[in-house]
Amino acid sequence: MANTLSRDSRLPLYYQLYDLLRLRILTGEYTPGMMLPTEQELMDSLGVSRAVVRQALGELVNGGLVYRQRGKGTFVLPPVIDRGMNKLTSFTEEMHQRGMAPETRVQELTLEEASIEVAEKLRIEHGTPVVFLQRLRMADGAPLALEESHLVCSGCERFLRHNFASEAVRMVLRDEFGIDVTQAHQIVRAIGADRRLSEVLSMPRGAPVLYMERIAYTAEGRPVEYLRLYHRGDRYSFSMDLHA
Amino acid sequence: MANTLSRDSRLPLYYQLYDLLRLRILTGEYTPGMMLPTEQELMDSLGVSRAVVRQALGELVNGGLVYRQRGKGTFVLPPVIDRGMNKLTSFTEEMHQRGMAPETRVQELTLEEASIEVAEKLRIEHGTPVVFLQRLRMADGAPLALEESHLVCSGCERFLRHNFASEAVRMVLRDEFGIDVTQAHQIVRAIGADRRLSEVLSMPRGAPVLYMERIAYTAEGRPVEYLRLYHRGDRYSFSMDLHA
DNA sequence: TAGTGGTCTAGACCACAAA
DNA sequence: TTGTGGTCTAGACCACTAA
Repeated sequence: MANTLSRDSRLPLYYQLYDLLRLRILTGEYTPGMMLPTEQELMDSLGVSRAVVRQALGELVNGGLVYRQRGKGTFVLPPVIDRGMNKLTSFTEEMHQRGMAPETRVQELTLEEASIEVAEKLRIEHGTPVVFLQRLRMADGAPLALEESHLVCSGCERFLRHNFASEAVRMVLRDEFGIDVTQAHQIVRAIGADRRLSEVLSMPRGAPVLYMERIAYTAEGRPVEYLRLYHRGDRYSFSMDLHA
Repeated sequence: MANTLSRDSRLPLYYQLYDLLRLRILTGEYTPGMMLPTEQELMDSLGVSRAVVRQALGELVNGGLVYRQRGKGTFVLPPVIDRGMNKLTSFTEEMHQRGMAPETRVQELTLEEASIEVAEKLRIEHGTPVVFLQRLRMADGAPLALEESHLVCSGCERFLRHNFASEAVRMVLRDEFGIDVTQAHQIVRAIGADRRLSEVLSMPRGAPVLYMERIAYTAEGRPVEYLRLYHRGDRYSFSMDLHA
């Protein structure tokens, strides 16, 4: 253990250690199947208490990077697992990861009264004003997905001033409204393109569409967005992780 | 805090406390938005140290049941979130949860040599013997999904003796081979039914199918199953959780 | 200022795996 | 028997929230 931790850093010791170990795994310094230094070794070489070491290792376990075996040690997991799309990422980010060129066209951005369906999903009164945002998502110049978002907020009007061709909803929520979206729940199914979808996405009637219906929540569990996503089946797939 | 923890139990104190608090949330004794007892209160009333209390609360946070705010307290989350299908469950279990009557027909159960594709997914040598299991999944008497599973194992022959119309692959792996499947990674997309699928699933050619390709891993990250799932789009959807 | 959760220390004993 | 991770204690100081 050459590197050391800084006691003056604004980052907690356990987090610095977590970062250190994580880096060594991602760079291949610790390879899959390899045993990490023992807790005792980490304590001695870094001069920290066991709680710090265990908290750092716990984060690695949560992150799916290592696993622990009592009596044996802590071992690096192969990287394949994880990196699924159970993470909330922006469309632009996701496309860049896939090496595609993203582009967004805002079709509609209006204030409207929540329908019964929308109100129910967002757990608000029917008729409450919400923002409706419809966007066409393109990748490499061709339509990829249609996105319809309903947003609950106080001071909705401020939303209308933003340019959602380039801005992410989550960023606006965070920076302008101080609302952090940290979790979401979605339903996934396969449907056939109806007339509207086939036109917007330039695909034949009945062609397979990956449909997702997502509700996004704040850390406190308050719903803030009801989202409907229609992806072209021939151009889009996503991956996810499952656990016992 | 009326209840107490047992120091003789084989269960750790933090786990007993976790169970206790979890129960109170699930039964509605602690309602969403309500503040839990403070860490100090839990320490005093139960006579345990702060580490025990914090580990129990940490499990609740991981489980998505509560959230913590520094300076304020620990609060119960509304239940809606979570309970998605990011969990590995058996078909039978899943159908029961949905209130449908499951039924399974084994179409094929053979020993074969791994194709290049299968070998790559399972990270084994091309040509290694694997078990191939094809099952038709029915719900309420009608076809719901076609399932094709490739299984890596030593002593594959023992697999062929099982009746997979009623037995779950994961249970056989665990009970007969001592292999615990704890995580999986899958790709999801929408496709149109080809001739074979339209026949097996009794649906029109080109009708939307929810396709999933799953690789299941042991706790050590070794692949054990490569699974292809074709679900009728009109009869199946699944839900999942996302996080920041 | 008082009360909350966040981080950290320096110990202890235990259960389990491998030699 | 030795070494590993799992659990637990009894403290301490800090950062943040709300009054």
